Amino acid sequence: MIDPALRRGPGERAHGAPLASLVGVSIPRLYAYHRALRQAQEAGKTTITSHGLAALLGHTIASTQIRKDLSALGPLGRRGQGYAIDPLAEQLAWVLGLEHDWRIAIAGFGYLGHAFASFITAREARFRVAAIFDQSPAVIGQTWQDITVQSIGEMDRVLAAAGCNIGVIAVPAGAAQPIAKRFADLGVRALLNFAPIALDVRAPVIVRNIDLAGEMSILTHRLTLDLVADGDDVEAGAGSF
Amino acid sequence: MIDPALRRGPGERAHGAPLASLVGVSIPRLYAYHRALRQAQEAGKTTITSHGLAALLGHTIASTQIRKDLSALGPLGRRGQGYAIDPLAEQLAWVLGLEHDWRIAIAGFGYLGHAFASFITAREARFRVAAIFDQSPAVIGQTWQDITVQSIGEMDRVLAAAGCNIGVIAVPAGAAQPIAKRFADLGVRALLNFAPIALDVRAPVIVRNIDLAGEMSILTHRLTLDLVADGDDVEAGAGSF
DNA sequence: GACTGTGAATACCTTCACAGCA
DNA sequence: TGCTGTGAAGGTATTCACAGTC
Repeated sequence: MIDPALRRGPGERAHGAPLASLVGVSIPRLYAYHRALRQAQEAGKTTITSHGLAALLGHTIASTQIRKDLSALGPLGRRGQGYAIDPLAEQLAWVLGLEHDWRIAIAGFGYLGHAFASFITAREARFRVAAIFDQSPAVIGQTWQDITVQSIGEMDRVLAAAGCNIGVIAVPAGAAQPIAKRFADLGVRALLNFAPIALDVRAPVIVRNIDLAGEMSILTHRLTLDLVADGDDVEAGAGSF
Repeated sequence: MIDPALRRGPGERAHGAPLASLVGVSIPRLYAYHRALRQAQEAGKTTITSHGLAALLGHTIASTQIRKDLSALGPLGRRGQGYAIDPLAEQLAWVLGLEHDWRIAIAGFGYLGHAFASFITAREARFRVAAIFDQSPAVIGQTWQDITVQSIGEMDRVLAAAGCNIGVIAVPAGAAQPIAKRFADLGVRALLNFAPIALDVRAPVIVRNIDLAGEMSILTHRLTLDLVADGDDVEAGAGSF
């Protein structure tokens, strides 16, 4: 596990602490802070405390945790006052890479690929879907927001021109691995994978898996625990299942 | 964080260790094992070693980790031989709750809700979509696999009859919280939430969030680190972004 | 007084090393 | 010999307690 590139941001702008100090902070948490800060901005606020942020997040994250995370980014708060929202949001956006434009290629334009495209472009202005691929002749040639769905066979040619940074894999499990390899060979260094298999990709390429069935299994596991407990206490219960 | 109900499974069947000993094992990992075991079963195998399992999982999980996890479920392996696949898969299925039938209600039947319904019913035979709700008049009345999409206003009436155990929230962020409350009030104790907000639900109800934008932010964060490093080394590079 | 920043303490999860068995 | 099972060690994330600052 080598974490490369731990220097400061480029240019004149001081981006607080070197990113090396980010050990121990979870990026999705930082993203949640950023989201909450935008919300506070829209509400007209200019400062916020760690407790206020925790409240905006439904107290799913402790204020202590928030302070620890934010202090890792640099001296952004004022003791006794709280955090100034604008510079904090800006700093978070920089750390999260939200100040760049990202070009996304989607492989597999079924319902899932379609849903992802709509969701992510609505959520982050700088996320652009730049290429869409599918295998099915029924889908190829369709357009989505000016983008024409291309054949998977065209990936090599199209991707070279489209210059995408992020690949999304929304194809059936059986088709995922070769597509991951193709993305990797074409220089796409970040993959979001919805297929329920472990992709085999090498070093500079990073993968995040969205494990829908795995998340469901957490729910069914917990519900089963409840069933066992209830069964012990109330003798078989109302027989719903 | 109280983990309720930590006794054995019911009935004559011995389900190995009490589930209390499952501290430290991640349920998605157990689910991955189960998936790999089914794969091995289909390939005609009857036993497998922890190393063999690791290989099936693309070595994303260490064999030591696998042994630790499985040993928490009871004495399922034989030293020198490996694990007998059938009883192991059965035990995992029980722990994961995969031996029950689960009735799923989906709120929000846009592309995402649709994709989820198709995906999850294809993956697990005992997951059934039993009710679908949407707000849009254009969607209400459509059918999916014999299920008619109902108005969200009908949730109270329909859910009482449908007897669902799991609610899936695939509506816009603004609509998510009231729907979560409604699910909770109607006795649905497990929610899978795709909306990018922290739901406020109380004690017996459990929530899992699928945070698509959060996962994307991990990718953009890592890519930004690379950018900073490359920029330092190659002076602005090829100017792709 | 209010709130941030942070070392120390704790809890948790993973890896290691090896004992125990077939 | 081959592989599981597990205490011990190591590492990482979270919480606590409080010092520091406005």
